[in-house]
Amino acid sequence: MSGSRRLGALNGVETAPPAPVYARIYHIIRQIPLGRVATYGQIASIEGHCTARMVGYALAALDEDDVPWQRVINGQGRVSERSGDGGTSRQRLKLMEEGVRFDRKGRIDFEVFGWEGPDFVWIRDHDMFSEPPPWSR
DNA sequence: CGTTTGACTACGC
DNA sequence: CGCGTAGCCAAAC
Repeated sequence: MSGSRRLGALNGVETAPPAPVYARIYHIIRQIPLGRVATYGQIASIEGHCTARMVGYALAALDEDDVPWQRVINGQGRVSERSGDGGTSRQRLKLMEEGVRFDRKGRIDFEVFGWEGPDFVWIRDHDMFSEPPPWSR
């Protein structure tokens, strides 16, 4: 591995210009398994240099359905409210259809439904570490 | 190239 | 626990 990040590697084309941040965010979200959830901050942390808020922006800009956007929730374990109509309730519905359960206060238990993160092979193949992982030293 | 537009979070009270 | 606030920044136009 080279010292610098190869952002284009996410597209499988090392010489390509860096993929837009939103595209990398979508790519990570596609790894969340059915029936599991991740937080905006968690996705940002995996991406490596963007912020939780940017993940929210990326999802707000999403128009296609090839990204399991419903599996991204806020750090309180709740589905985030948004300006537009029905998006929030649609998200709750989609999650319930996947078997995700909400408690009385509308929260999801991360201990039960939280995503652990991408597996090591996926991370390695996508060069997601900006620094060597601690176990490689 | 300036403006607008948003699905967050940490923190203090 | 609820509320306000300060950082957060890429895209589309």
